[in-house]
Amino acid sequence: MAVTIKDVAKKAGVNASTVSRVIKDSSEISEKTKTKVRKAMQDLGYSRNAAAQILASGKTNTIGVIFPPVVDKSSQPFFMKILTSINETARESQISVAIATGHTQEELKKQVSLLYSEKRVDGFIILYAGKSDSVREYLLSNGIPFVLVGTPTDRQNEITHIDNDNKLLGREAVRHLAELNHKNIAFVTDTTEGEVFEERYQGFMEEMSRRGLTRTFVKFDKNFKIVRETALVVMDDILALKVMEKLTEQGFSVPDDISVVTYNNSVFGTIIHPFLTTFDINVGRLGATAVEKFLALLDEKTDYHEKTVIPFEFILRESMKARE
Amino acid sequence: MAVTIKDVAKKAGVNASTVSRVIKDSSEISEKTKTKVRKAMQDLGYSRNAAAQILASGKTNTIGVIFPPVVDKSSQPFFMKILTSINETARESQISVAIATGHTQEELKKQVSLLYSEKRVDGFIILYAGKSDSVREYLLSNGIPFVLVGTPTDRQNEITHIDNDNKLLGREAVRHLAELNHKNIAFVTDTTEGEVFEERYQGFMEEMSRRGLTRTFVKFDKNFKIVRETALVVMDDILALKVMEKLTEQGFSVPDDISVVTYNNSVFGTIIHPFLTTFDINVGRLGATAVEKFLALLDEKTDYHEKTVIPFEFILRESMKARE
DNA sequence: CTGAAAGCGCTTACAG
DNA sequence: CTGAAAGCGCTTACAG
Repeated sequence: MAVTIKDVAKKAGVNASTVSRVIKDSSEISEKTKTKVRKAMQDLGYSRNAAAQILASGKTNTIGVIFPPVVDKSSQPFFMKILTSINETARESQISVAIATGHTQEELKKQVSLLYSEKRVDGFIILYAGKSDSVREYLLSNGIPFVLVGTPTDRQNEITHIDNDNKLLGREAVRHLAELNHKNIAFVTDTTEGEVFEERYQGFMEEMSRRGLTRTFVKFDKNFKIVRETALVVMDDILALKVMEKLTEQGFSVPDDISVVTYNNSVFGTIIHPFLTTFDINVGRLGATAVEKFLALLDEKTDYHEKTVIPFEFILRESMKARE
Repeated sequence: MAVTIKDVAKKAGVNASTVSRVIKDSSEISEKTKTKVRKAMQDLGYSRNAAAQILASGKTNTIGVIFPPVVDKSSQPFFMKILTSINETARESQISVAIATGHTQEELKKQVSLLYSEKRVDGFIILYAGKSDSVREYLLSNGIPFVLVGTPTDRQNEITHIDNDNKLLGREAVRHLAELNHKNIAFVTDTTEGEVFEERYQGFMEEMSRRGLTRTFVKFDKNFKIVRETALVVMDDILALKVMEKLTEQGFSVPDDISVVTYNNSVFGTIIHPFLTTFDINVGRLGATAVEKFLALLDEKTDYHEKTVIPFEFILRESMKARE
C-alpha cells in the first residue's frame, strides 16, 4: 500500500540503505545518486514512516510540552500562544510535539513518565516554574532532558531555562513612570507567590530607591485603596482591568489622575479603554528559543545549563500619562 | 537497556507472543498466565515501546488536533480548554494527541498531510467550522477519518460533528429576557460571518417573532448606539465587555437600564462588574465527545456521520435584571 | 561511495 | 490456550 524505502530503492536501482542515507542527506552519498533517488521518491510519492524510523534510530524527534497543573491557569492566552510558537519552530526541524496536561502534579508526573518510558518523546519543555515542582524533580532525578520556560529559583544552575528579565521589567516600569514625573508609585499584585512576582517587585523596589521615590506595596483585594499614588505598576493585564475598575469606583480617572503600567500584553489590554500600557514579553521568542535550547541540549549531551534572557518590549498605550 | 517483551517473556517463562496478548488483554489467554505475566512486567518495570507497537500494528493510537489558521483566534481560552479536555479523554483510552497549527489554510494542510502520511496519527479532530475550508476538503477527498467541533454548514451530512445547539442558544437568551419582561431586544454582533452567528441570530429572530416582541439587529462598531432597547443579546463575552463600555459612555447603566446576556462563559465574564450573565457551552464535553466520536468512527469504518448536540447551561450573573 | 545483513520491539496469522 | 516465525519499515555498523 504505502510506498516504502524498498520501492524507492528498486525504482532508483539502488539499495534500501542508500535511500535511507539520501533521506538524511548523508555526505557519503554522491550528488548523482542523491538526485536519482530523490526523483524516485518524488515520482512514487514517498513519505517516511515515523514509527519505523523511531524504532530503528531510537530517536523520537518529538518534544513533550508540559502545561501547569492548574486548569484555569492554562486557559490564559500565554499558553496557547507559546504552544503555537513551539510547534512551529519544532516543525522547521522536523520535530513533533506531544502534550502533557493534568490537574495535579501527580497526574502530570504520571503522564510525563509514560510519555518518556513508552519512548514517545526525547524530552520535555516545562511551561511553568514555581517554587517546587515534583514533575521537574522527577525529570531531574531520572536524567531526562528538559528545558524550562521561566525561572526555577532553587535550581537555576542545574536547569537550562528561558525567561524574560523580570527584575529589569520591574525597573523599566519605574523608569518610564519616573521620566513622566511620577514620584509616588505603588506596586500592585494579587499574589505574592512565584518568582515572577518576586523579581518584578524587587526590580521595582531597587529602581524606586535608586531614584529616591516614594514606594508602596499594595496587595489587591476587596479593600483596595489608593492614597497619594499617582501611578501604579500592576502585575498583569487582567489584574490591571480589575484595578482600574476599583479606581473608577473611587472616582479616579486613568490616566488623568492615575497612570497604570502593566505586564504581558495579552488580549485583555485592548478590550476596553483606556487601553493598557504594558510590556510585551515576546512569547513567540520564548517558545522558539525553548525549542532551540532543547535541541541543543539533546545534541550535546552535556551537563551545561544556561539561562537565556528574552528581551521585552514596551507597549505605550492609553493608561499612562505624564504628570504636570 | 530498556526492558522489552522478550525480557518479560523469559522471566514469566512464556513466549513473547503471549506477553503481547496479555498486554492487549486478549480473551484467549488464561487468567493464570495473565497474572504470571503481569507480575513479571511489574517486577521488571516494563513499558511498551510505542514506536514498535505502531509499526507492527499499523495503528498509531494518536489523534491530530487541528487549530484554526488564525493566530489571535487560537489564543482564545476556548482552544486551550478543549485541547486539555481532548488530551485527558484521549489518555483514558491510551491515545496520544498531536497538534497541527498554522497561519494559513495551506500551511495547515501541509502539516496535516505530513502527520498523516508519516503515519503519526490515525486521523483528526478539527476545532473550527467556517464556510469553506481546504483542510476539511482535503481530508474528505482523501478519505482520512476526522470529526469536527462546530457545524460545517455545507457538509453536515458527510461529516461527523459535535456542536451546541446555537439556534436554541439564540431562543433561550430571548426566553430568559422575555420572562423578565423585556420587550425590546437587540442582537449585537461584531461579525456576521460563521454558522455560530447565523444560528444564534436565527434562533433569536424566531423566538422574538413568536413572542411578538420588537427586535433589532445591531452590528457593533464605533457608531454603536442603543435606541429603545432594554436588553441586548451579545455574541460573546469579549464583545459584551466592549458593548458595556459604550453603554456606560452613553450614560446607560447595566443592568439597571439595559440588561446584557451573552455567550461562552469565558474568563472575560468575571473580570469586572457587572459580571456577565452568559451561557456556558460546556467545552469540556465538547472535547470529550469529539474524542469518543472519533474513536467510534475509526472502529466502525462506516460512512455514517452523525451530529452530536452538547447541552449548554445558563449562568445567571449580574448583567441581567427584570424590567419593572 | 554503495550494498548486504542484522536488528529495533512489537503484532498476528498459522499451527497445534 | 500458547508457541514459533515472519514481518512492519526503517537505521547502521561492517565490508568492500
